[in-house]
Amino acid sequence: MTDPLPYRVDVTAHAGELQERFASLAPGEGSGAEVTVAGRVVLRREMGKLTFMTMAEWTGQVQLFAGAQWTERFGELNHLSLGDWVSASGEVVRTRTGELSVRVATWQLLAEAKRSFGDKWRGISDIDTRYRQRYADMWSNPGSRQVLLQRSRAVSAIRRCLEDRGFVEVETPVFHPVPGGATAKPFVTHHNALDMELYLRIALELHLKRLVVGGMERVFEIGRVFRNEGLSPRHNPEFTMLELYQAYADYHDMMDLTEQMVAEVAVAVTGTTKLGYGGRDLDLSPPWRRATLVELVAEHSGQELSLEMPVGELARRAEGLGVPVEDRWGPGKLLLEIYEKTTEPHLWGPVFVMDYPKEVSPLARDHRSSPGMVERFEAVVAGRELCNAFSELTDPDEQLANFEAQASARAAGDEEAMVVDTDYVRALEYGLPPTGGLGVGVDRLVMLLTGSEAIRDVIAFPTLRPEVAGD
RNA sequence: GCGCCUCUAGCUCAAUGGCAGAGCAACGGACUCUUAAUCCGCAGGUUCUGGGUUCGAAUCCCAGGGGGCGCACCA
Repeated sequence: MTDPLPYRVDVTAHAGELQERFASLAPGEGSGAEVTVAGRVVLRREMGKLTFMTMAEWTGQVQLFAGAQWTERFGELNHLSLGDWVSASGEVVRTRTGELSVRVATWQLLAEAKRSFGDKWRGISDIDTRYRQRYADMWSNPGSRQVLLQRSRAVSAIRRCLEDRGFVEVETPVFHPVPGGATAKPFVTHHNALDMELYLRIALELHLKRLVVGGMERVFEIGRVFRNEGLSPRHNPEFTMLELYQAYADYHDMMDLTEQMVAEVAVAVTGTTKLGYGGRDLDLSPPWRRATLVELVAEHSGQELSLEMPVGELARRAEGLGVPVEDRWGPGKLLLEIYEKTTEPHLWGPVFVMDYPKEVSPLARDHRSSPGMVERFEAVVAGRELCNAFSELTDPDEQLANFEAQASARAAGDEEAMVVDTDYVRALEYGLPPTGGLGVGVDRLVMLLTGSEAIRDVIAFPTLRPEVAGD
């Protein structure tokens, strides 16, 4: 190559805009408008002394129309590879057969594609290659690009929704001396200078509530959390959580906010709140159904259960429903297991499942009228949990007691049980006002809105085993 | 972690125990209005890896690796 590749291009037009602006240009006519476009060559049709190339860029596609008589370095142009980046300048015309084109006078190679994007019609469909070489997948499969674009729109709609309501966005530490805020196995790393183990966060919760103690009455964070668990179509070891906390609010307020926010985000991403997912209809418009966990279990299992029942009775009922039980479980855990095995798989939603046992909710506040329960809900949408929220536990003594109960479960072998976070208890001692908190799995939300069956589709670079060798 | 499925040319796929093939891409050629252009020609292989069975293995068996799905755990 004699000419060095250019460092910049004065692009004066984009495909999408050209298609609109010259929609009424008649076949065989020139517009008189000279433009410079840039993008990738995706198809080439040579016809002797004429060559037609389809060029694709971010906004769409436009045809490049080259001819030996009017295009510089015509022969060289015909040797471009599919995938090469080029810029081309010339008049906007519509060919006799009706395709809007840039009639190429001058052009430049911007970057060479030394690898092929594969079959020009079917592209790259190998699932492994698509996730490992996302850059190739995105070009080859416009749907992949579209989903990632929709993800961006969803996140920005979340920010807009919360900022409109006076929430402040913050960033809290990813490294935690003790993991907290959820029950999950953490990743561990080591800090050399401090010579100590640090954990990658499994939740955002405890730091955000510290900020409420500090006076940030409406606060949120959209951030990556890390859980050391298996991979599946619905689980990636690092994923994105939205958590928000609102002072003076309770879980009813969180339900109102959740259904409004999800509806707003759905409209921003898809234009509507009426979606399909997995072949079934889904209507996200508020209000969503609100029912207690106990009510829903009664609907689906026919069992009227209560935490007031003796543990043995609950365990017998569970076994009667085919739910495996463990001796160390209390009534709260038994009830939750019964719900998860008999009821949750049959829910489609959207539905707010309200009031969970205190035993399984160490950060939530006691229910004001149901003994043994806390004011907590999960929203089930398209058959999956989308979020988890509660009226936050504000009492430091009770929080400490809950932490200690978790710690002894941990000592007894429950690897996912929480650890005592004494600084968090100290923060509560300064006073946490009544606060509603909400956590949303952003990847799951985006899956829902884009109809994606796999979490990997909504993550640009999902976690994979490293490649063994080769390229 | 366990079970089932899968891996063939750059890409998408055939060949089911008997000479490893096609389409697209690449390469050479023809063609002044193409639209996955068309036509002619040419080239392309550690059939994931290593063992085994067999006269003969892409194909059957064993082990390993990658991937997918399901279970378990979770959001």
